[in-house]
Amino acid sequence: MRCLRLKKQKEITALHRSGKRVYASSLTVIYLPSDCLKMAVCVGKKYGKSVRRNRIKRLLRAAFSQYTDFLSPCSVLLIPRVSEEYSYAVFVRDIGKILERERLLEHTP
RNA sequence: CGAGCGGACUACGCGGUCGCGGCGUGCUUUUGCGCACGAUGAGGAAAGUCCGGGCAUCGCAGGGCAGGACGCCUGAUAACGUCAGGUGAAGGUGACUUCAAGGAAAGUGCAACAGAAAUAGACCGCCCGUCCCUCUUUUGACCCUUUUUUUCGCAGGGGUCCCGAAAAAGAUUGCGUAGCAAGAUUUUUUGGGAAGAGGAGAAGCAAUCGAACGAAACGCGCUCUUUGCGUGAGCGAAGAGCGGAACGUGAGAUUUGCUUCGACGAGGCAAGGAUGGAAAGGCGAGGUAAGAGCUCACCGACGGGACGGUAACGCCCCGUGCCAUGUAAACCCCGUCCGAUGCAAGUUUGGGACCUUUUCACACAGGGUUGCCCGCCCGAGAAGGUCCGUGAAUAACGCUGGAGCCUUUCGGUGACGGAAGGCGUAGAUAAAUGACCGCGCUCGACAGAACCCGGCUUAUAGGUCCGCUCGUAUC
RNA sequence: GCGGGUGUAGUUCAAUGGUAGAACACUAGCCUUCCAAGCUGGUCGCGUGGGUUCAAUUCCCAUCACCCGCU
Repeated sequence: MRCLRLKKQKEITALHRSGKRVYASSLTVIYLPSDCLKMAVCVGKKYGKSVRRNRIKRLLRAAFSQYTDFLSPCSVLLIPRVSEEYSYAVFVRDIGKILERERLLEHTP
């Protein structure tokens, strides 16, 4: 991915502590302005076995990559909600809705 | 055609656009960051982490104890608790399946309840002997031998007189044709060697009285039927019918009616006794006072020998003091094996300066080596603190070419091994396979590598192939 | 990834291979004018599946769920 991965424990705890949380029906987004664009996905053991967790992570990354070219530099953490079914279209729609509402997009796609 | 058994394989496919991981080549760039192209990128279980090994480190690779694992035989393998072939046992009509399958006369422990009794005995019982009182009936008296017997037993065997019964012979007598009846006596066979009733006494059942407790009818009593227990008098349970208006349980006491039992023996036996998972081999016959592998036949168990097999074991013959329950997935014994820690192992970049405490270079003491002991090693470090520096849960290596995979062929029943040829086949580190479109169908299960292999176990929608068994029908 | 541990009543726990127990909770009755407290009684069971054994919560194996440690 072109955007940098958010890796350090320090950065993630800082994000949790002082980032802004935005909620949608399918997921939660935490973001904080920074020098370059970084993102991370948070999928713990409560979401199911490893096959199910990997599928959630793939869907979230694919959905987020639709907007990477238009985003202003900031750190983003994506946390999905626990549910029975996950779909790519719902993730794309909700992420777009949130980013538009928080005016993070530099120009509309 | 139906029902089933065993084995092997597969795990949606094809095409297009965008995107992800590492790799190679090229371009750019001081490096880094990038760009383009190319090929490549999750499994049969990647899972559980239940075993075994490689690999790495630890002054392990010396001994003993402790601890752990395994347990029919032979083989395969780097090794195994795995696999293959066989043996035995159990199950199934069969194909076939399952089995931690050494030792219970080395020792210790445990076996509830039930049952007379639970690893050992004699409660009931069967038999024998001795001994109280009264009465009734009754034929008893001797000799030889230790020959019999596994044992216990006064108890074995033989003979004479006596008594009873049966059979045969038969002098003689009566009636008399035949024949029938009686019958002294003789011979042979067999039996007999005491039996029974009552009393005293003991134990119990029912009725009666009754302290105390409960109770107002779904209760109580009586009769009948069925059934259970007891040797019995009797006591319960269930059902049906009837009864009158009051009782039921009951420590204890007295009388009446009824039932059963002779007592004893440091006697014999273990056949029978509703139990139990298991009752001192099973069953039948002989034998005995009663009994018993006491004897015999068959079956089983154990021991010995011959034969077959590498062996487990099989099969045949002979013998027997039948000496003895189950449990070792209870302790344990015997045999075999095991050093510990796990890639978060470990190696490198990567440290420097100072202070304090402690041990030691003979010994003691200290540290390490496996939980413990002995033994061995360490011989200058070990522990703690402060300051400087620093990217530090970081970076690189370990990291994927390995007991590797495929094909052919040879050896072997097989697991497997040998040879030849070919292939290059994920390597991430907040951790890569997704989204959309089109076509096809049976509409797609379980599920995601994290050092690597060999196994086991568990999860799994379907589909394909091979071999085999049983049943039915037809030929 | 590696190494350990635990599953018993609604809850917290106990147990020698032989009928599974205690406390609290729940519930019915008594007591009280009523409630609480107290007294008397009752209900609720060994994570799952196999095996060893006459008999398994206990012993063995597998499996499921949960917890802890290593950094």
